[in-house]
Amino acid sequence: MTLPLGEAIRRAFEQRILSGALKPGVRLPTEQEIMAEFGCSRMTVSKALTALAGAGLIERRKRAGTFVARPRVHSMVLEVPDLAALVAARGQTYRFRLDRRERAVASEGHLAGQPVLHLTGVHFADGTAMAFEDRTVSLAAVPEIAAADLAAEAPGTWLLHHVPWTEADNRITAVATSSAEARLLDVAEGAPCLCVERRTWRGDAPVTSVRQLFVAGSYELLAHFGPGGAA
Amino acid sequence: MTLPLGEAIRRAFEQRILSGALKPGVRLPTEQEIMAEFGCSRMTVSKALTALAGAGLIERRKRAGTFVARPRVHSMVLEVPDLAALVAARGQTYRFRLDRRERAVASEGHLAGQPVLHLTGVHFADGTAMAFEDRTVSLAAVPEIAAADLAAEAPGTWLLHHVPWTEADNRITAVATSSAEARLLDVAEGAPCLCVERRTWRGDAPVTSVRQLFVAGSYELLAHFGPGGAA
DNA sequence: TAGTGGTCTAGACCACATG
DNA sequence: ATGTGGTCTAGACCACTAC
Repeated sequence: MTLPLGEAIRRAFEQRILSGALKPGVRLPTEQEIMAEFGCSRMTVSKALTALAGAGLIERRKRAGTFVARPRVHSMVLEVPDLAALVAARGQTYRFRLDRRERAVASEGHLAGQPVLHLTGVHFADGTAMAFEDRTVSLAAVPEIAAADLAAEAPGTWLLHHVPWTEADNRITAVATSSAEARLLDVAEGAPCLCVERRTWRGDAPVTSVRQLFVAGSYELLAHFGPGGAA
Repeated sequence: MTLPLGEAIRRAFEQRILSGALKPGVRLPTEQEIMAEFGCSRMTVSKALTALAGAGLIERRKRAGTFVARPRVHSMVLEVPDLAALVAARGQTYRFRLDRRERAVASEGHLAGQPVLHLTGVHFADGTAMAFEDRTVSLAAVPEIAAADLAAEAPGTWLLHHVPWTEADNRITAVATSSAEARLLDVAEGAPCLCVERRTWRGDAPVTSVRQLFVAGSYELLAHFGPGGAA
């Protein structure tokens, strides 16, 4: 297996950094020097370093050179499964019960001022309440949802299949259930829940915002960092 | 603001895809055709398309051509901040109290069978308990930690500064505090907490495993997906 | 087997921040 | 002022695979 030269250069410096041979803040050789070391053209070196910079391993500064990045915040890859698929993969039966569905004009949040569809419901796994969901969908961005059968397919699943979003942010917290939420989820009031709040956009246009409350123990989020992660 | 040509090409196709002008599965022009459209060299086109492929917007297949990628995988970038830095950034005073520090041989988990340092302690922000931490560090992988002053610097922060890891996985759940944990965190027993369990490796060698319990409201995890993902 | 993407070269000019 | 990275060119050969 003969590795492409650019990839070989990328891996060589990745290795030197991860092994500690090149420590944070240390300056790497100039592109000219790397050209000489590997006997290749500058373009090849540049592509390799660009890839490392994109991965956050190095930092390139004009006139100053290229430096090993300081370890700051580690970015991990968070897996966000579709609930229906997740439950099915566990061998359980998934169901979503739609409790409310009404048109409105959003008064706050990133959808403020837009005509929206406001939806609430509960996700069930084998008949047991697993999560409560409160969602707002922009009718301007997703007019087709007005005609969708959201009893047959949960709003999140429907959106996933019909609306490719391009940007999203998530806030993950732990909360105690309110009495109303506890009733819907069939747990004691104040029981701990994992709370995921997500807002999504398509380009600059807000698409949907959702707050999901997962009963503790019924759900976990998994994140990973490593060689398999960025691939 | 005159955009670099390659970046202009990248944005042009990003726009065409996000706007729906180019739908999933549709074939893009060949590199030769794009060269002609933008009046540039093939290298420039290739770099732009490589960037789009890296972002998952397109898929390139030899002999067949370049295609708009199918519906997006649900994976986001999770920011994992250093606690000390996070608290400092809020303008609060950070402190870590080390409660236990003892050598042992791990009996279970990914460090099983190895000599380890077992550490427990509490993170404080402005004197208020914020998180409880239970950590196991491999002495085989990190012998230097035996001599570290972990009262001055929290184990997580020390490890972040001294040991580059190459792989990590995280499990994020919501739990109710046990009575012992509640006492340490100065909250009511059963109070909801965000629980982060993380295992890290350097290459194939396990480095550390940690379980952190965050008092609800004192901490949140943020994840993001989008064009500015690495930011 | 022909056309596609994958990779590489040996130059070049430029903007820019630093010494 | 100088050397650095940022970008681009006009070729080239190769590997692969769908036709």
